[in-house]
Amino acid sequence: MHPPGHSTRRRTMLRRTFVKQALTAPGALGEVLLRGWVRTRRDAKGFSFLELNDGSCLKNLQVVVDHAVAGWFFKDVNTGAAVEIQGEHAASPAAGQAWEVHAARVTLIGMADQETYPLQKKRHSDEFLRGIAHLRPRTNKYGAMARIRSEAAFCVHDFFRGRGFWHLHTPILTGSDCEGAGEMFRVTTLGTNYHPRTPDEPFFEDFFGRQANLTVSGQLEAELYACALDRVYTFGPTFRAENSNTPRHAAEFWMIEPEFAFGGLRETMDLAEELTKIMVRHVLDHCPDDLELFGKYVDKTLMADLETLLREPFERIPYRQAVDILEASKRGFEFQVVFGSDLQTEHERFLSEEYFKKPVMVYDYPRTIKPFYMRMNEDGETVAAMDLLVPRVGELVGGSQREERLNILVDRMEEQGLNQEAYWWYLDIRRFGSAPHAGFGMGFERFLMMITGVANIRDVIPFPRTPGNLEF
RNA sequence: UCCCUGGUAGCUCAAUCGGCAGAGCGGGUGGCUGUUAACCACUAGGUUGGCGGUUCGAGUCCGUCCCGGGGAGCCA
Repeated sequence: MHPPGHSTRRRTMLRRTFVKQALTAPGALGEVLLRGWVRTRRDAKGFSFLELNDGSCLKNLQVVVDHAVAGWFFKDVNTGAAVEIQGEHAASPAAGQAWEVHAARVTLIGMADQETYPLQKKRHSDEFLRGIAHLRPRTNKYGAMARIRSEAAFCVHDFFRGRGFWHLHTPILTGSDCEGAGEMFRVTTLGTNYHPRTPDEPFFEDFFGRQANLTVSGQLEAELYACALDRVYTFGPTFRAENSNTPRHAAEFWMIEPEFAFGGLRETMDLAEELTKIMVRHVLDHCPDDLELFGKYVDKTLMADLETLLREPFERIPYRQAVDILEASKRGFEFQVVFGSDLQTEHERFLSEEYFKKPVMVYDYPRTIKPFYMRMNEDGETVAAMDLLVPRVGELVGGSQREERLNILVDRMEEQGLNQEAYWWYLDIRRFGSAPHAGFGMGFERFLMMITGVANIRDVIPFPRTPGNLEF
């Protein structure tokens, strides 16, 4: 055993073994080198048990430390401490684990004072852990979430790559000051005491010489590339400055936005359903232990619901039929359902959680409640839009076929009071080789909420940004 | 932003009608045991979110502010 700071120099050329490898080894690995953090420690007569976790998997590796090899500082090898272990990988004689490591050398790399280290050997509330977001990945639940998030993100790229979609990086900074409704975060290099010398052009002296914001969507730019590369997708951060205080909204979140040419609403729904299912399948296959934790401690019906989601086709109904179902339900909804009004949260939840009890795609919404770029249907009353509503979360995906006909698009922009000059490039695409195209946006955090059963978006993103919260 | 609800030990919570502020877990110390959220004993730990008010007396009632949670709205 070596004191702090004396650590790795004398190490042999032994390659590092990760906990996951040690636990899943087909046979004894012999001498191994491990590094990680101590989750718990149990003392016995003459020796101690350490539970070591290094993030490679949910489970911990049991390390047996004979007090003969432990030094004076072994008292500080406690919950939270960072350590290096060199020892013998061997079958465990006791129940609970197949493999364990008998330490020959323990090095304390970084201690954690037990009186002030916030994480204890017990379950903590999500609210408490949010306050220590820098330490919560050291818990089983948030470590599992991080691994699931990573695997799901990998799957997104794998999915699109396998279907001929090119990954497109759309800008984070945008110059549009009217990307539709919604508050945007303003970006500026001007000082807080700056007063414009040219009131007519208040941004004249700013970095870009015009108003700059953080993007609320990469869709418009993705459309431009879809009309050149045929199939593209974006997967990046998105920003909304709404003062929303709900478990489903964050000021910064990640969105997946495929966009493809020569396709319509049907293909969009097919793609959204396939993507959702394959992402679920991928996480089930690659993070079974992590996912099981959520099925066990967060939501008992989670695993069964995911199986249902994979097994059955998603329901697909036109908006008009959704309204009929809601009216016929005779539910005492707080908001009455009438054709032409947007579906409220209570309506969306009723459809997916109670009526169909599975994901539902509602399509062909009234034109009056949807944005200008959605393609007008033949009836002149509805647009080719679709929302994917899922249990637990509500709207997971929103998409549409885009209006590729210049004259109709211009009419729609006028109807919604948009400045056509600001969108000259968007309109140009309809002037030169315009083609039918479509796409959708999937909220990545909402997907994670659905697949883990976690009810608050603040707990599926490492460092959540919500109104009044910018710590870490 | 609106409505509801909460803030008591490091964490999770209790405290009857306004009447001595407590428990479990965690921490420390000692003991015991191939242990599994180990176990046993002892021990330390409090401006009851802040400020103001009512009262002989406030964790408890009133006002106000701060913070959390739930619901709704906002939301490409």
